Amino acid sequence: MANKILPVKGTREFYPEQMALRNFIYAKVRAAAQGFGYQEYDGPFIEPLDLYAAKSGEELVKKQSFTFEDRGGDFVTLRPELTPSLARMIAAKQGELNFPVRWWSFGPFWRYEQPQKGRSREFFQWNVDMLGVNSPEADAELIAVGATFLRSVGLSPERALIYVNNRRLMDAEFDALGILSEKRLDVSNLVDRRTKMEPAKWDAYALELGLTQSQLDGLKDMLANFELWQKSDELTRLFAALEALGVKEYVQFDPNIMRGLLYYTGTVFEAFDTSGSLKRAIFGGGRYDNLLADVGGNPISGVGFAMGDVVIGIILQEKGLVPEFMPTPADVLVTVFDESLWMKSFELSTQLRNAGIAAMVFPEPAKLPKQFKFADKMKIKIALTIGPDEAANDSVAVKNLGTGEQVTVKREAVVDTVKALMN
RNA sequence: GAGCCUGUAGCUCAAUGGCAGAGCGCUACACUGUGGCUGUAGAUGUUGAGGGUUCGAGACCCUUCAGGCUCCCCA
Repeated sequence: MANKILPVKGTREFYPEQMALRNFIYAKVRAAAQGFGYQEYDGPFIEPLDLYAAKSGEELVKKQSFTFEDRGGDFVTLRPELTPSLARMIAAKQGELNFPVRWWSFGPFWRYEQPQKGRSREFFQWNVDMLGVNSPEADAELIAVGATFLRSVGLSPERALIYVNNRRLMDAEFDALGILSEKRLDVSNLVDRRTKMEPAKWDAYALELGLTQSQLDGLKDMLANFELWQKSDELTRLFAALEALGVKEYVQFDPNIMRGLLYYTGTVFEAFDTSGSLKRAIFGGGRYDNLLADVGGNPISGVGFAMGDVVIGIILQEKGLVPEFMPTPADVLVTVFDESLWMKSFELSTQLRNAGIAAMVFPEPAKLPKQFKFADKMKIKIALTIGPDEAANDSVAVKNLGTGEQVTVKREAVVDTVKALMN
């Protein structure tokens, strides 16, 4: 135990098995986004603190970001989110981009939070955004990208759902209840906390915020009304589009979904695992109308969502939806019979690689049982051996480790034999 | 930033304040041209770290680190 230096709190080390999961998630988000024609992009990993100070709340900048002074005296921060960078990138090329812009990204982010299940300080996040179109149909497309991802990893609508609400609808309802605009933030917060508080305490908290009893009753009626969406033209169009996009079974209206973000102005949505132990959102997003103005661009409406890799990774593992881990990408193991035949094995491996077959040579002339055991543990399905007999005949012993069958073939037939076994 | 719980072999976990253990895994051999199955034998370790109480601490106390559960927050 010479090395006692531990990883930084809240970071994860990606051993090959964890790396395989990360790459699995990456492959699935990539396929989902690109299937809808989205382009991959990325921003810087460190940004000026001011980029976030402009738009984000005090909580983020002062308490939940990795911020430091660089050697030149500038305050920089490890990016806690991508949207401000996206807004700046869009604003900078506003005149030359071909709108609507459909972009996606998957990269690392940092937030100085208390690590616990489903939350680390260093994580990967999938971001998908469409800018330049303001319509419920565009909102539906983003939700469809998310739903397509859920479907592609085997999370059926019985296991995961996307709950949808609309800020404008809620504002209209708040108006009808006579809840003033300066109380909206408090009331949104109140709605957000409803599932976390006991009903009696929640009622008391509502009255504490200055709601009248009749407003509270009205609010509760509203939050229990799952047909409320029919009053919203936007949501009616949204659900029609979701049906045509083939993902309607994943989506439900829920008036309790608010989302903490201040910049959402229309549709908001959040995906949850409905069958597991983890109560955290899988992904969430919505429509924002005013983001670009803050970084010097002309106002452009956008819609997007983000998904962290931590929660979805736990869910996929708990449900057994992660493909079997393959310890090595090698298709075959070439054994080394003894020292005199070592170079024969190297030559054979080169022949295989030239034919597009991933081949690993055992690193030393060890006992054959040891070499086969190694192949077994590495889950390699094919083992090739050149012993004295094979060397004399210019042939190779090809063993199928799945069935135990072994054949001896001429060197020139090895590639075809191996390829046949791989299928 | 606050509260509570946990930390023992590679893994999962035992051990009234009294010799640190089991299962799985690992290594070797049975088996000197072939893995899985079986049998036999073997190795595990600064009990997260540091300090204290005690004749004696894995256990009790303090500090610290890490993880988990909440609050907060979730951009």
